[in-house]
Amino acid sequence: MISFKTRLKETIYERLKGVYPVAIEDLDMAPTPDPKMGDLALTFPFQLAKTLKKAPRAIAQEAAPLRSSLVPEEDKIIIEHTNINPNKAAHIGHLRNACLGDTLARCLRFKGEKVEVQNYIDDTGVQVVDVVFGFMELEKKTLDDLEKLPGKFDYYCWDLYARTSVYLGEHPEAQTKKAAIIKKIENGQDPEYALSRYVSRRIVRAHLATMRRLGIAYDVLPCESTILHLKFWEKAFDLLKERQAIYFAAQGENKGCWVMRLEEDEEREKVIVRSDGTVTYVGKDIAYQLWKFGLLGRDFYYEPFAEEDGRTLWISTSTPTPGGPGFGEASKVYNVIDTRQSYLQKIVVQGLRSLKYDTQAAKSVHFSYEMVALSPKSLKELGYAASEEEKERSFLEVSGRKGLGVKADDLLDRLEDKARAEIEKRNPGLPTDEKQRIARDIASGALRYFMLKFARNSLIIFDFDEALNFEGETGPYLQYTVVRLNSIFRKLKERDGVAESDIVPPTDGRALLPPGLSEKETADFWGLIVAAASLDEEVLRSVAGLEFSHLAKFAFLLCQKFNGYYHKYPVLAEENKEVKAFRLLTIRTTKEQLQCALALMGIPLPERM
RNA sequence: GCGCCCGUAGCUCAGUGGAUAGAGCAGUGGACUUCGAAUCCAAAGGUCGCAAGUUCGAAUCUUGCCGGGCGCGCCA
Repeated sequence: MISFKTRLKETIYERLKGVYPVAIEDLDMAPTPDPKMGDLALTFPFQLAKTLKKAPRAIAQEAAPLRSSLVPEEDKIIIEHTNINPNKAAHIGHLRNACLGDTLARCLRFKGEKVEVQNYIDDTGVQVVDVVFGFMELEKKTLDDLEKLPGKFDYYCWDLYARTSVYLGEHPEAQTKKAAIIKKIENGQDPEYALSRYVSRRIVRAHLATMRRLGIAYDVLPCESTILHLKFWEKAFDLLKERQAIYFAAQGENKGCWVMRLEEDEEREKVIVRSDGTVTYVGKDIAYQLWKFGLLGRDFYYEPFAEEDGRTLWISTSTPTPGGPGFGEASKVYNVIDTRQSYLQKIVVQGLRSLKYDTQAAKSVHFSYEMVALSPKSLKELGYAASEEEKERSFLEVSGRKGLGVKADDLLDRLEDKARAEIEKRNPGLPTDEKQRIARDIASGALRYFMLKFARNSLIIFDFDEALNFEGETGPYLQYTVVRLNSIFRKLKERDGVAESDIVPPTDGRALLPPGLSEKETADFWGLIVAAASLDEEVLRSVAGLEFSHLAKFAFLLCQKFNGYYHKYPVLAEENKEVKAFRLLTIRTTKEQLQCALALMGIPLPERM
């Protein structure tokens, strides 16, 4: 019991010290004047209030030390996320990746870190080749035809990719043709090369547009094609050989390959270079990871790819371009990739260790998460014809190859449609463009919260009804809470001419808590303010565990608390001036923390809804 | 076979060795002439997969078992 009390006191202290100047000894004043309040949990607010009455002036500083615990630890952090193969539309699985990665970036920036966000583009992989094959062999289309294709190109390729996959499965002899296309793309020969480039670039632009709907942006797009042209792998290969991180298998099942022995099992080995001399996926990944840390001794060139809000998004190129920006050379790297890649990510890190880059190996973080799957109900809604075997299962994996999945833009469209209908019910008089803006914000908020509320190791079995819900533990609930708060301040300005920024703690020596405030309200106030003050702690905890469901849950619980307060205590109608001022200060403090939490989750805040 | 993950209310999920295990959804009953009801209040709903162990104390840590998922390519 003693240790429990100590822990409790420490926790309370940790939460309060950022906001209010209390010493842990103040919390230690255990005996209460009234034996009825012998419970520590009940007395601490009173103890604090007492302390604060002695030094109310200090409360004015409450906002300043809030971020004192947020200090940067790294020189520069690279986050790699999204990484969608540029051969089809983005789907809900990609959305989970991008939402997690973007939230990590926002939280690290909040902490004060220098963050660089990279979205790796595999523009020469077999997935793009499949679509090129589809255009050439199945549709007999030229580059000119592609340029004239109207509408959503990523959607078009989604269907074509699925059709091509079926075709290639049924025609094994077509593999020779496919292999020839791969070769020509590698050698930069047209029309194959031009087609692959057109497809990948146009689809990357589609992905960027989709992510932009969610407020997700990037700093740089490193391309696989550039890595090939600039011979990153060859440089890494020399390093690996020189430091004996890999060795040539003269016999055995991997005869003729360059392999790496696995740390966990000396008997097993992973092929890095095939017997035909080509490099595997893991090999290329090791080279890329080395580049991120500035250990490769080679670099990309860059050219502008797009402008977003006055910020330039750069793409890698092998053509020397003087005066371009510099990327890479991070001290820590987060790779946001789903849990199925855990084994390969482990090998990449082992590659760094084998090269004696232990520091960088320790700072290579695989931010893993479970996949998004589809419920049988969702399958039905998508009109997917499941096989007998698939019908037996309780969920199905999203599969681009099968063309099975909920496309990101489709889901966002449906969320927007529903939001617009709700707005129409509540605020029919608003201008159409404003309704559209609000609908977009609500759709984005609903989706981002949905992707964040699950723990990362939890498999999301996607269900439309659940994702389209705007009530209860959802993004719109959080948005609505803050919108109502803002509306109080808007009315305050209209009625009393008082601006929100004028709501500050008393500076004339008066107590923060007005005299005669009820015990119930005092307790509710402290409950709210202590919760609001733990934002920093929650952000740090979320980052440390890469568990942003903590942040989501924190914001939701704070909203719940606030909504309870909102219903109980009128603000603008309160006649006692001191009580009114106190309540205004309470809700302003809460609102600031809430707005911060929403911004960290990338949930936009409409003015009305 | 080996490795990783999951199993908590009807459903979807939180839960940092600590107090009577919590939310949302669905269902039940209630609250809009008030700062916005996308809200709030109330009741109801649990062998925390099973078993043993560690501990003053286990949903949480360890081991075994059961059930489900994902990995373990000279694919990417």
